[in-house]
Amino acid sequence: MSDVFKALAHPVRRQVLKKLRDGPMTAGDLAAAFPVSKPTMSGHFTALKEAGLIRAERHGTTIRYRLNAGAAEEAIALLMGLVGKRETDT
Amino acid sequence: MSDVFKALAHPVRRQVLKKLRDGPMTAGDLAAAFPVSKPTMSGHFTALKEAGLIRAERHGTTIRYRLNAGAAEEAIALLMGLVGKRETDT
DNA sequence: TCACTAATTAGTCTTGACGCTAAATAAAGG
DNA sequence: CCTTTATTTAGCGTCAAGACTAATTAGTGA
Repeated sequence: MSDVFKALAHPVRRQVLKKLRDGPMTAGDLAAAFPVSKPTMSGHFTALKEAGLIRAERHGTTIRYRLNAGAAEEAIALLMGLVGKRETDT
Repeated sequence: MSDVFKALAHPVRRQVLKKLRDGPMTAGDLAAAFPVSKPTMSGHFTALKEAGLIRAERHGTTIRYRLNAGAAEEAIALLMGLVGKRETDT
């Protein structure tokens, strides 16, 4: 779970997730949308992938990334559990 | 907001938040609950404090930390916005 | 003031994050 | 097979995270 929060801790990676809400995008198209080099973006994709936040599919020479909302939902659940009011045992 | 996720990315800091669900605790009592040195814990408290996840009050020589759920709720909201289904503009 | 306890700051070390350029890999097409 | 395009891997530099011990500050009370 640390990996998920670590992945979310970088603004570029959060923006990538935001872009993927509307549907899958190729690595190239995603990279073109940010002011950093492709290798740097590739590293961000790896971080997101290892956190389970995105999934990759190869289509010919391009790789398409898609959002995996499940991982984020787990993080939300954990967060709610962390700070949510504890049930009083009455 | 990066600070919040960065703070949440460390297991010890998440455990600190968990402990604080049941009420405020002193820095010393919190530190005693984890297998790292007090200075290291002090650093974790600083990270959590700067992320807005906890608040500190001095009581004599001791410092009492209390959970600030608001910051976590903002993170939850952001996360839901990040990966939540976009409204179709029909 | 001096001593005692609580907590942080200072200093150091090691490791990992993040950016870049250059090189390597994978797939497609001539 | 060679070229072109898409993407990742390798290598490097810099800076911050995270751990420790030792020293410092803050507050209490004899």
